[in-house]
Amino acid sequence: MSQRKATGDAVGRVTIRDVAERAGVSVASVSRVLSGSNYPVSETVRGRVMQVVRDLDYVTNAHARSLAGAGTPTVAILINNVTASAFAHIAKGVEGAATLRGWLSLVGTTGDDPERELAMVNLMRQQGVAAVVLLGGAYDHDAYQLRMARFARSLDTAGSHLVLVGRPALQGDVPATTVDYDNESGAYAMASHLLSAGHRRILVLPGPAELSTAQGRLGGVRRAFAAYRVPFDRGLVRHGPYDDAYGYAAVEAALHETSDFTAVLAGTDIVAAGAMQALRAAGLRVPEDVSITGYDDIPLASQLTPQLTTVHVPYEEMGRVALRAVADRRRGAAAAAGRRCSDAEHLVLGTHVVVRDSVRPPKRRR
Amino acid sequence: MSQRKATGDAVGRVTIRDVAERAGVSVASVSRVLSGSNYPVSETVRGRVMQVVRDLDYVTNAHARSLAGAGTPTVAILINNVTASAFAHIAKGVEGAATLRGWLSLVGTTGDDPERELAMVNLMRQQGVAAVVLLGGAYDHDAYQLRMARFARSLDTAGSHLVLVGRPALQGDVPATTVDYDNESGAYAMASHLLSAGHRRILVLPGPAELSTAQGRLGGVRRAFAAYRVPFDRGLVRHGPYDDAYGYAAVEAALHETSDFTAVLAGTDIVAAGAMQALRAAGLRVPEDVSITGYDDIPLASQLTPQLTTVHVPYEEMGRVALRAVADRRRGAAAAAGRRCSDAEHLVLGTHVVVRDSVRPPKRRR
DNA sequence: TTGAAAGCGGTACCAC
DNA sequence: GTGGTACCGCTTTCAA
Repeated sequence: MSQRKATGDAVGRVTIRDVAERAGVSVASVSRVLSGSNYPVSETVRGRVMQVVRDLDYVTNAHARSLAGAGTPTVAILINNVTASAFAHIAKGVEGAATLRGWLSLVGTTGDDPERELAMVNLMRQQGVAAVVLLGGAYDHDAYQLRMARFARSLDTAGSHLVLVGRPALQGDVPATTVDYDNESGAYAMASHLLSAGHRRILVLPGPAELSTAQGRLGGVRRAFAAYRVPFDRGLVRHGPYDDAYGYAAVEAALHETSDFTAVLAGTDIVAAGAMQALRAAGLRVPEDVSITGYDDIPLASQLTPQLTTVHVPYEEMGRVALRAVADRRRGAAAAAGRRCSDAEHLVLGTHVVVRDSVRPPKRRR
Repeated sequence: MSQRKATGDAVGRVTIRDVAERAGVSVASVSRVLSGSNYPVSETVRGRVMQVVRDLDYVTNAHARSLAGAGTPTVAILINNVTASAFAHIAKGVEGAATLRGWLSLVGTTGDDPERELAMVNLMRQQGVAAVVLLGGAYDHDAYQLRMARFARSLDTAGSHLVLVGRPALQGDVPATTVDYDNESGAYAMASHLLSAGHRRILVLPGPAELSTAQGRLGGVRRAFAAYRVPFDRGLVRHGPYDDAYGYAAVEAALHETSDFTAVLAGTDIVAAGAMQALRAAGLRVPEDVSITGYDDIPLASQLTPQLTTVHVPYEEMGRVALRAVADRRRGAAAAAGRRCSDAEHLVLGTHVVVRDSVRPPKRRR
């Protein structure tokens, strides 16, 4: 009679020992039956154990299991904001791929706060996760590189691994995997689409000036202008946060100063939605009077009227790829024992323009 | 010289023993310093330990900690689909409130699959979570009640707790907490808004016929019709899944049969978005020709043009409330030891109509 | 104030 | 095939 049982009232979780006792077998046998070990166990014993497990509604304690070195591999996903559609899709991709392999996934949010990000990374390290996946654009300063390098090494020595999705890759030989999409090319293609439709005066809303994503997109746009030998007017570029208020305000302000643009190239679909509203509020029609394009191709893009011509980014796929990379390297590591496989890895997925209804050639200027 | 250290190549995670050894103190002291125990420790020892911790970039192993009975409380959030805006907001609420208290949160997705839901609940039970939060509408059959009751009891005996958010409450004395919003009243108010604007022929798109959420919303609508003494035409009700394709198809079909309606009351904002597109595709203007309303008040509602008049549901707040309920009951349980506090709890939050631009009085019929 | 040692719940090696 | 038992890394009495 164990103390635990005697105490009684303390809703004593049922343990493997309880199961063993009740089934009249050893703890080892119960473990063998339940841990899926391919170790031989007689049908009699197996049956008896399973019966008791059902009776007692027993589940093994994951912590004990992990401690003993047989835990379920876990990925941690760190997001700024769960409610951002693009990030949610990446998370879905990671989660789906993880579940498929029987992995567990933890999601944590950082609210864009470096403090919390650090705390979260450490928290995940405590959990002994196989990898930490960091989502979303970042400000690519030296500080960022330093910070991420530190995360990477720290996770690496702890036997974990850092994965950056949709973030600037790390320079130098830092043990991290980056999964990215061809951000700049997407913007190039989108701008080209507008330029080849005849637009010359394009209001560009890239996003936050410091954000890597926005910089890449702006870069792509400029490259397209250069390719088309169209002078690029920096006066038609307005920066701001990735939300609809920014799109709205930027268009409103631009209209106030001049209406000398025939198209709006927004940094994200959400910004485009805001821009569209401002245009309408000013009595302009889309796309008859002004064309408009987005970026991301989140569901919103096809829910707007007119449906938004935008750049498709394979967010969910990126999540899947990220997880696959982690899983592969893990198997590799298991095989290669001490020797470490190529540490820095950089995967880039393609983007493409999705033509819908928000772009028309500009009206002939009288 | 411990075996681990000798082995070397196996990227031996640094343990509390390593820290103790290197700091020249006992394991117990290190634990006391790090676990935030208010147990007295000399400044000398504390300083030495902290230094080594920094040097070695040590973090405690959460599994070992949990096993020893001092783990971080964790909530598990189970969602059908992370990318559904409403659910994401609930999750955000739970997550935020959890982090605020220093709790950890796990997010799992079930993809609407009962099998996976069961697997997930068990998985979470293995993790020893303090509570499992199940999000989103469900089909309120007997089978559902049975299933949930089983979950509830199973979690309860394991020292955990079931929380249902936005789902039908459980009948009988089942140990579960339900956090809900006044779904039916929201629909009642929304329909009343339309009716008082003069609409009489309203196309109603409640959602999936079997889903509790849809049933509640339809119920509210019918009650409003009754209150206004307007005969309710069941022929103007079309069921379907909660997506924009359903909204589109339903409106398209309805227009095909008759254009004898002046407003569309959609079961969710997303359905409304689809409906709006179908209306436009048919050459109808919103709201001049046809009014339209949504439900949920997700960001999409205010991104559409015209901005959608809809029912605000305090999703994020629900998440926060859910977590608070769990935390409270946990403290209560700790105090009350064996005695269990009121087991079934049902919290209901209010909803209200948000008037925007998608409703106008119907055009005078000639 | 500090240290030694007994668990926490499993897993897996070693005997039988 | 089956059972005994030494860990896994940490917390927490209990003694010193």
